[in-house]
Amino acid sequence: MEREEGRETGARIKGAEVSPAVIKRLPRYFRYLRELIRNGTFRISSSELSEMMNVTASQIRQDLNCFGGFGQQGYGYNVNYLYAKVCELLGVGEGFNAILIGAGNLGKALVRNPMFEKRGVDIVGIFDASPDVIGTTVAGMTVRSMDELERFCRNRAINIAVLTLPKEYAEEVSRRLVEVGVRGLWNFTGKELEGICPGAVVENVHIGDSLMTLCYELRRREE
Amino acid sequence: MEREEGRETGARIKGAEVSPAVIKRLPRYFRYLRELIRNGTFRISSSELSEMMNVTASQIRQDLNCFGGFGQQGYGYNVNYLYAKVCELLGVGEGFNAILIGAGNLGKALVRNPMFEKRGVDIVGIFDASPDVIGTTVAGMTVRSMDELERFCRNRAINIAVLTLPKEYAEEVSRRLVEVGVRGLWNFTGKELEGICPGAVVENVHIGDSLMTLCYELRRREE
DNA sequence: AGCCTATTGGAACTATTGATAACTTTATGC
DNA sequence: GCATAAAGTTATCAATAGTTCCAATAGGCT
Repeated sequence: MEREEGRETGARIKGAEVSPAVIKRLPRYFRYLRELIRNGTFRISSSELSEMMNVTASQIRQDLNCFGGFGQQGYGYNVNYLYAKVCELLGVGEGFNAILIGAGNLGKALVRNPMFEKRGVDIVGIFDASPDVIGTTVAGMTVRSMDELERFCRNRAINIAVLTLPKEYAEEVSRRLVEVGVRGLWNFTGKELEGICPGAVVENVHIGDSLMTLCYELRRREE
Repeated sequence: MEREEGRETGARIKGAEVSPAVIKRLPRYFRYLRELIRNGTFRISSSELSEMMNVTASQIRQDLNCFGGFGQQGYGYNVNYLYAKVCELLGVGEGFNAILIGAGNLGKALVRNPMFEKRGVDIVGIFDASPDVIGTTVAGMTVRSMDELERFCRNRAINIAVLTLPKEYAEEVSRRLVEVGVRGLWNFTGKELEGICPGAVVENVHIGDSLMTLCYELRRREE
């Protein structure tokens, strides 16, 4: 009954590139698997999961197979094992360290959100440029001055910077971050950073875009 | 030189469905056009815009043509006119009214964000269930009790509800909202709402998913 | 005025990617 | 051990992205 290790055969091992569409879906699998574990489900088939998630069973099987065979024919998927594998893929438990740049409303809301904890990312420092904010405490951490940025990052291995600063400073600060070894930029500023920091991984978030597609849909309906 | 109105001939008028991929790109056009206007650019060609946005010129022309001919041969696009048209498509200036449900960290950060103003959506009310929060002032508005929800929504035309409440209550509250005529749900709760509210437009936001794809990329690089 | 040039509109086509369905293989459980 | 269930795998279909081409048309130049 227990799922054995060491049998991965999927595309990843064969060296094939996994399509971005599949990668975008991984966090969703992660969320649903968490839920299943909380409910005490040990075992699930692709068709059961497909019904829960409102996607086709083939897609689930194909997605998971991009990374290796995580299931067992005739049995289904062991939820705990699959969850562990998805976590591994998504770097949960890698112990990524992150810092926040810009302790404004959005920045503060983000660090206080349980999201980071759930995903195994540790916020280890908060920085801001405003003298009014420097020295205050947010989520149990003292907000540091931007002058300390380089020293701080050189002392610890910082993997990710969460950019919630005004877009005017985004470029300059990003350069500084990449300079001291930060490889991942989670970019809320709206500034386009991909060209600027070669080698760094940039993930842009435009929350407003999602609001606009909602508005588009609403407008379309009312016609 | 001034662009004349009243010449639309595109697919929308012909009744063809515009693909979701195109719609998802519209907010990006909106952002870039805003930027161009701020810079005082009056006129732009598809090839110039394509260079700025890192997409092909054909795609831009094709995308815009889904909704009608917004440009002029031999001239390019009048930035102001194009911006106006994109705004129209996205419902900017329709005067959509929104309420916020859940004045936690995320909710407060959202209402204080200039995003709504920029996109022509008015936040006209804030609601929360916690007695500690009810009565306090956020972004110049007094937080209302959930008991007032129905009365408030019936008195004003509320188009959108921003859901930043705990996921356990998301379903019940959504039902109530749809009941009193709210048609758009901007859903940050993580709860799946599509099946629950037939007729309503649901736009889900999972900020954490974006963090995870960043982590995926980071992990992949370090191999 | 009239020609030259730039640039969209639009169609048609190709290539690529993504999603679904169909089929094959293998473990499980009686 | 055999029937069944369900993953793994391949093939097919659909959607999207991107290209090419040409006609139409506006703007600028002489």
